[in-house]
Amino acid sequence: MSEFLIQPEVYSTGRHQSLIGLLEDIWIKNNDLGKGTYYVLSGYGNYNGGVRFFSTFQRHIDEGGRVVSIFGASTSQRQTSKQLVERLLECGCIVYLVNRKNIFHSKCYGYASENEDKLIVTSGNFTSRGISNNVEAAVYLDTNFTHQIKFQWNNLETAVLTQNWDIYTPTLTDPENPAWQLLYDEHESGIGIEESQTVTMVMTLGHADTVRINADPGTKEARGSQYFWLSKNCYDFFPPLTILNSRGYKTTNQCLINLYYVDLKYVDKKTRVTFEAGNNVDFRLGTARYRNTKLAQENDLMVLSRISENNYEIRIIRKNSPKYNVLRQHAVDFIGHRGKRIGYIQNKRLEEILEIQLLKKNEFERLLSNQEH
DNA sequence: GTCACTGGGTCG
DNA sequence: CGACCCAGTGAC
Repeated sequence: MSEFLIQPEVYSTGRHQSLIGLLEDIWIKNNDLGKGTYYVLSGYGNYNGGVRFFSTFQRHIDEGGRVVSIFGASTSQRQTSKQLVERLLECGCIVYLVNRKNIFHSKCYGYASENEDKLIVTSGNFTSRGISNNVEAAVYLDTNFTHQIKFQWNNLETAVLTQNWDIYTPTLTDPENPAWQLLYDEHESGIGIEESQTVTMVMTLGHADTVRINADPGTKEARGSQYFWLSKNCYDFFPPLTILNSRGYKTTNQCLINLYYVDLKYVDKKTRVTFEAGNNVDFRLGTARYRNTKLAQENDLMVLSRISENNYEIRIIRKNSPKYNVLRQHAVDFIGHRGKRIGYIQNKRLEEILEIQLLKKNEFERLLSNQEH
């Protein structure tokens, strides 16, 4: 069924609330994995924009399918990242880069097989924000509709690729290919994040989040890893999840962040964020330092502030804290089936509510180096 | 010991 | 069956 939406959860005529939902529908829930072609046309692209789909792309291609992607790229603007393109190529995707800023600005996604042409036309780029939390519109046109208007993906593909544009095709075996110069490095220091991304995640904690925190050392309850389980909606709250699991066979996408435990006055420089892409799509934040500390109980609030690209502060707001109620109101989204709540709040507003000062980026760096000694 | 992984469970 | 929930094992 064709449908229209404006994300996130602004307006929708169908079942989906965001672009990522539509994409999951046509790609992941596709019964014909291995048949036909997946299409990505986007002006911009970054790693976390694709992280939900890499393993699907890989399987699709391994089983004989195609994935064709076309991105805008430029030496002067950060449009599409090296990390994304590398990963797509590793999966076997075909990647074209159109080198002319402001020209390749369309965002279309889709699926085509012998008798199908599914098309999503949207304002959302293939980026972590574009697919989920930016305010973007999207129309999904099913095969009935596209065939009514005589749309065919292979015609579009041919049309685009035969334009007199500056089109590059990077390959993994050719790092000297000028195509790579059109891509930016997401890990490059100093890229920083926009003001709008300096936000704080506020989440209520559930049983699984706190058992190990309240367990005594050596007991059965203390075994295993200490995590906070987050919602899948947080692709754009973390740095690119470019680290793949080294052992095991189920794909996980991870990144490491610096996490300052305010309650413990300790910075963990190897805090792992894991997206269990090939398992149960869990999103986990490793919070090992809280183990056995009894610093948090069920229904307490976890407050995780993004200070800069890789630097975060975490604090627990206990249920009996005077600030608890006002903060909890910001955890507006219900997730899971145990009444867990999650939401985001601007860092400035958090500082006002808690009457605190979050660390500035340079203060955080100083803390890091002080802890070296 | 620790924690990256595993692989179920559960409910709407 | 999707998306959090949960309880470990065994590699390191």
